[in-house]
Amino acid sequence: MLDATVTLMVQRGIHALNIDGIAEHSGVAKTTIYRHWSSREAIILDALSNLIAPEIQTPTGTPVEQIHHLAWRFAEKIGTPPWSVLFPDLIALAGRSERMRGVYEDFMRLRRQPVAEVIARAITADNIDADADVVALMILGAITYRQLVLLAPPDEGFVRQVVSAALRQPVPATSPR
Amino acid sequence: MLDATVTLMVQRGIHALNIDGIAEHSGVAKTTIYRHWSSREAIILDALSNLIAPEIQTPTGTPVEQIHHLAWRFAEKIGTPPWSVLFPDLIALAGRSERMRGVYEDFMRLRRQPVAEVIARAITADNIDADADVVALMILGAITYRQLVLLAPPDEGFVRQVVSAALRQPVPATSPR
DNA sequence: CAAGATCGCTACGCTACGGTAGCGTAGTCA
DNA sequence: TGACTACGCTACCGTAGCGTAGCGATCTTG
Repeated sequence: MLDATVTLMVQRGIHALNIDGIAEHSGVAKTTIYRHWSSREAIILDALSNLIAPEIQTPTGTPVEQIHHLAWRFAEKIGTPPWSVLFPDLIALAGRSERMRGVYEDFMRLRRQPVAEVIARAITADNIDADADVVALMILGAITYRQLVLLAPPDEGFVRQVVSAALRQPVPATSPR
Repeated sequence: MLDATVTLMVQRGIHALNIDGIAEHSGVAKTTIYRHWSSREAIILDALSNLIAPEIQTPTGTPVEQIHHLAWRFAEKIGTPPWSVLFPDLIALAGRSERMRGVYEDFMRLRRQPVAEVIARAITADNIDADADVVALMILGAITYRQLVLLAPPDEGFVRQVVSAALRQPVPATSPR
């Protein structure tokens, strides 16, 4: 049922998701759904919560390579289904529902934190004259803006360009790791 | 009626806007609304179109000051009502409706273009070693990210920091203009 | 084998909402 | 004064969708 919920959220959008659809799509009676979740919002939150798990593996290589790796993972995450579709919906819902905002902030924080930490380490290690928070926002912001506003697909070359520009380093010739 | 439409879009969200609400809030009969617009979507698009007008006045001062000025105007625009509320809704709707995407892209393009042009001029004028498009995305992206993801109110100091960092210039001590 | 839990199914009740019909009324303009 | 236009109002139609009741079947567990 949770799988069907995710599938339909992606296909039709979160606000257009209906219980009858989940029942039909998962081959389960509507009453059974209500025996497991108390309301429509409950099953939506449950389905979303199963998607926000953090990436466990931390990248290796030079600090800049690590930043690029994490930034590219972020770009891929928000640029491919299911998140490429759920992300915009969730942005809108976060402004109206307290619980949705919780899920949204969890998801974004779990992606931002590793990037911010690696950036902070890279800046002190390489003695770069920049503010770590501002650099993190510029990198993640440019990627997010490209996805949400320019509606362009994820592009590793672009990520590399942004990371290098934000860190004031030359763009590497080859793809790291 | 269009004023009431905007008011209710902000109060309840675009997807929760209903014609009876517009009628009640504007003191007009529902039938009258349908005598002017053919459908719910039509009046929504009309109301939104009245809000996307470009800013006419172009800023003065040094190139960097101009960039800061335009970037700050952008931050204010997406950070204060009505756009602080409509912006997230529109992001979600743009993925589902062709016409909504049109309005959304118009709005964003009218804000991005002046910034991008001034940045390009500033980079050639001051001989800065950077890619104009990447710089524009970093500045606008950081501002947008801060608004949409961090859910933080617009902050002129932050804008100044980002503009300076993206252009690899020291942060000015006082507010320009 | 018996009891309990779980599920499917049909049929509802209820509300909200988009959009329309039809009629009466108040202004406007020549 | 007579035609025209625009509006208000009530009453609809049709549909979608949430959540529930009740019954029978199946499966599990002791």
